[in-house]
Order: sequence, then C-alpha cells, then structure tokens
Amino acid sequence: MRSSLKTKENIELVKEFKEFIKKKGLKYTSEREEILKEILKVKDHFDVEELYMKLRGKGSKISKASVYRTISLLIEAGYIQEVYRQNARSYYEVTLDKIPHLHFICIKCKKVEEIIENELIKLIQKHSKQKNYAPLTYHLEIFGICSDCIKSIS
Amino acid sequence: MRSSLKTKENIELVKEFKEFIKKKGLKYTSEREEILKEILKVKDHFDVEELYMKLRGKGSKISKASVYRTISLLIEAGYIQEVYRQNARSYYEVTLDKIPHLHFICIKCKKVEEIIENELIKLIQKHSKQKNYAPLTYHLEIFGICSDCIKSIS
DNA sequence: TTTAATATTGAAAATAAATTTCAATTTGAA
DNA sequence: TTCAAATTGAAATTTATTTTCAATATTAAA
Repeated sequence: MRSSLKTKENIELVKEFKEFIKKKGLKYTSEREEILKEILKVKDHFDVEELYMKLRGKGSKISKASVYRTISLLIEAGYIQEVYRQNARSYYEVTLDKIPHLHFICIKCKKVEEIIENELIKLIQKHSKQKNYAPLTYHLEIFGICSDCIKSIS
Repeated sequence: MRSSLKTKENIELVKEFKEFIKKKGLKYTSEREEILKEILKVKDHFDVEELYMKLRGKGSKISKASVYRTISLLIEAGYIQEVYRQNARSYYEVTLDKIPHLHFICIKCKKVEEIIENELIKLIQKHSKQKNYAPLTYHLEIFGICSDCIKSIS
C-alpha cells in the first residue's frame, strides 16, 4: 500500500535532508533520520505526542525534546509545515507533493466541506506558475456561517 | 476616520450580540459589551494581551480571564475568528465584512506576498454563492518555497 | 584510527498562554 | 425587592513548547 501521491521517493528526501543538515554545518544523527522517516510514513496530519508515541512503540529511546527540535529543522528545510492548532497543540503535515486543500468552513460550528471545482483549481495553478515559487501547494478556505448556525445568531 | 468596509453598524452588532447572549440564557454584562466594542474598533488583527492593555489604558478594570471568556463567546457567535498563532499566542480578527485574504506564503522564510487577482476573486465569489453560506470571507493561501529559499534546500 | 572541537542528546526545569477554581458580586425574571 | 443562577477578578492550575546543562556522539583533521 504505497502512496501514489509522492513524486519524490522517501530515500531521496532523506538524502536531501542530510545535505540540508550538512550545508548548515550541523551534524546528521540517527535521531534526526529516524524522526524524518517516521514522519514520511504519516499519510495526513500528526502532532508531537502522536509521533513520539509511534517512535516509543517501535522501541526508540528518542526524547520528546529531540522530536521538537527536529520538527523545527524540518520546517526550516521546507519538508513539513504546521497546518493547524487545536487546544494549544500544533498539527503538522508533509509539505511536498500534497493534494491541495479547498474547503468551506463554518466559523461557528467548524463544519468543513470539501470543495471540488476544477475551474478554481486551474486558475490557482495558472496564477501560481506566474510567480517564481517552487514545490507548491495551496489551501483555499472559504469561511462562512452555515445555514444551521445562521438561525442561532440572528 | 471610519471604516467603509463595515456594512453593519457597530451599534447593530452590539445589539445582535446581546440577543445571542440572551438566547443562550446567559447574562449580558457591561464587561461583555465593553470588550466587544473595543474589538470592533480594531482594524486588523489583535491578541488578548493587546486588547487587555487597551482596556486597561482606558481605565477599565476588566480581568484577562473575562477577556478570554468573552472571546470564546464571540467566536461561538461568529463575530470573530482566530486567524493565526505566533509564539503560542492566538491572533483574532472580526469576521464579518472583512476583505478577503489572498496570499503567497513561503513555507521556509514565512515571507508573505499579497495577491491581487480579480479573476480569482470573482470565481471564488461565484462559487461561494452557490453554497448556502452567509456573511462570508475567504483566505487563499498558496504555499511554496521562494526563490531565495530554494537555494538553501537543494 | 585517534584526537579534539563542537553539536546533540535526554531529562528536568522553565516558560507562558490559556483555562479553571472559588468566593464575592451582579444580573434579571418573578 | 427578592433570590437563584450566572459572572466576575485574582490566583492557581494546566499543558505544549522551549531552554538548560552535563554526558555523549559526530566529524574533520592529524
């Protein structure tokens, strides 16, 4: 069961991360590699606790502090990004080769509806290409108040 | 110096909030009204500390706990929303009658570029109207790695 | 391979935003 | 006006994240 969404193989990404670390004059440790590999297995979102527990479950002795520190490096390198927070907790996802998110979000009840709109997607892509930006994804979030919630406000 | 973006007068919004509070069987206090009025003066983003200091500066004795509690109610009512976090601190903005945000964001250096694209805006608006969603704004965020940052990765 | 300088680690302490507790006070329906 | 219930401020608590620090691991050079 492999993800067909990844255009870069994980091995390649791990190699690139090592180069990033080296280029910064830092040291490439087994902890950093192990954390990145575990993150690359995650299909959607993850938080620090989740990741830490997965590592523990595999018998790893990596500390939570190291998980936090490696996440910072991976964000800096552009491999992952924070996508949202819930109860003061950050959730992350792998940035590269991701499906774009297009959502309707009710700002009151937090209901989320997926948007499927090819015209919109094409236009965003066209516009993106005009800019000098690389490995790219996008989130379109339309905020509104859904019909259920309108009743309780007005 | 009044904002021409507001379609509803603040007086109207304050009245509506009172109704919302009543409808929930809660009590409408001077603290809640004072906090809402102060928030409605803010043109862009604010955090709790900022809001609390503004109130203090006016001689108000409202506690920080009440500011947090009222913000929760205002979010529930749909008047404000959390827009982002920085250093574990939440930033909010008034939801209604806002200008939409369209941004290019570099996931590495966090550089943000405003997008001005009428075609895109029109398409989003058209699509939004098809849905049964009311008082509406949207955020389009295109994430990428800017040309400066590409160098340090590969 | 050994050395040595320096970065990294884990564990514990510190930090700080947000939430909760609780006694005193305020609100609002009857 | 009364009074049950909600709200308040202040302080304590909670909890994710960051920092500290001594021990350890990494890496480039000898």
